[in-house]
Amino acid sequence: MTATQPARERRHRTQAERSERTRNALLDATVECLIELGYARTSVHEICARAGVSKGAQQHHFSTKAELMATAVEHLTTRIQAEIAAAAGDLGDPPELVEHGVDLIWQGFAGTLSAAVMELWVAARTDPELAAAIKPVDRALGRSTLELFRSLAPGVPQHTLDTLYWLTVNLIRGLALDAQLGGDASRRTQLLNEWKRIALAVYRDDVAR
Amino acid sequence: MTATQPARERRHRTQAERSERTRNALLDATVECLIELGYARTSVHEICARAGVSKGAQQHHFSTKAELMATAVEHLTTRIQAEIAAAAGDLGDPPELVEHGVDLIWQGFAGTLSAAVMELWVAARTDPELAAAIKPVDRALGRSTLELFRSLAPGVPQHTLDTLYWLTVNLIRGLALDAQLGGDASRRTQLLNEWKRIALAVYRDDVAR
DNA sequence: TGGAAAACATTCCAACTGGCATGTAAGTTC
DNA sequence: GAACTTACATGCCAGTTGGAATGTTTTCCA
Repeated sequence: MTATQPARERRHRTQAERSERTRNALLDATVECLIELGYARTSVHEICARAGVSKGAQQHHFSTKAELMATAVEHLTTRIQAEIAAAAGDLGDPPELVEHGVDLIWQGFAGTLSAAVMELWVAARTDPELAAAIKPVDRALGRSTLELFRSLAPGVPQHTLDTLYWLTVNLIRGLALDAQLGGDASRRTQLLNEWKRIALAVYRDDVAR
Repeated sequence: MTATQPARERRHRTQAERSERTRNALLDATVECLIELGYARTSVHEICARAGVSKGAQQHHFSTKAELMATAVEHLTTRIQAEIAAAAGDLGDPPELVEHGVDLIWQGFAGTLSAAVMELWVAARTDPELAAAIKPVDRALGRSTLELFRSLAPGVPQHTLDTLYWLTVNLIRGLALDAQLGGDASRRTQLLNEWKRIALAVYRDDVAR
């Protein structure tokens, strides 16, 4: 704010920056733990260790583990959203558009980060507090991605796009589960190709009508 | 074996019967815990309490928690298989066949028991031992259900049936996740109806060719 | 420049976890 | 009916868990 910023940059200085840095470290570590260890084996102790943060610091920012997890959901969703936005170049026109679109959804909803989402999601089933935190955030992710598709493929009829989008998202989430368990990758690719073929046919049929 | 079986039936008697009874009680309690509490909150203590079985008894039958879980997978799959088989009446002919087929898969792969499967599945992602136990069992369930469909709809070309089956299974698994988190049920039904429509079109197209 | 407050570090604790050791009862075999 | 095996019960332990109390440093503002 003031013009008298000392030039020495060693160490972060302002409180806000200090704060955000450890917050991010904690949230990143949480996501990392979820991916590597799963929800059940993730302890605040481990999170603190990975973040290089003391237990007191964690407590200062997130008084309870539930609060940490709830915040991690937002953090995670933001990262996924950024990932999708970054990967979404030009989708091209109808022939390839479908293929690229499906691939994009695969990247976003079956990528590394999605494992963490699955963990939180399943945990939320029996944890109302966590569920309350996840629901709106997840809805927002779904909607914003759909919005992205609408802007990238303005020519596609809305109903067609919506239907194909949500079908693809759910199909891919199912396939992601299979992938996480180490199912046959080639069979999955083959299945995804079949789906692309079908989706394209649906699109053409809807447009021709 | 011998003819001198005492008539008094109070209490189960033979060792094998005694054994199986507590084993089943433990396995059922495990599944119940997974559904109600989730994997993370499920403790052997709680399982024993629900099964009305002492800790020692549990240890006698399943020396470790991992072993109990691994066995629960088989138990669970058997129950699901039975559920599907019981619900699978006559699927009818091509117009309704697709609809009934999708509904059947929904019942089997998104029903109450499937919540337990999800829990174990997600847990298995970061637990090689559990994964090793689940993989073959789950594959067997998928195959046997597909086999059931083949027998119920002998007229459908194999490739068509296979593709539609696996797409449906994965789609429904994705939708089941959404359902567990308390997503909008009507939107889910609508999406499923769209899929039925599409699947029927695919079928007709494949047959006509 | 001095002191309040925010950020962070250390230490501790009560509760709970899974697993095991030891003890008792029921069933099986000869 | 005695020796033996299997099924179950009880109590304990070492390790972890999440959370809180207390102490120290860093930044901020008047």
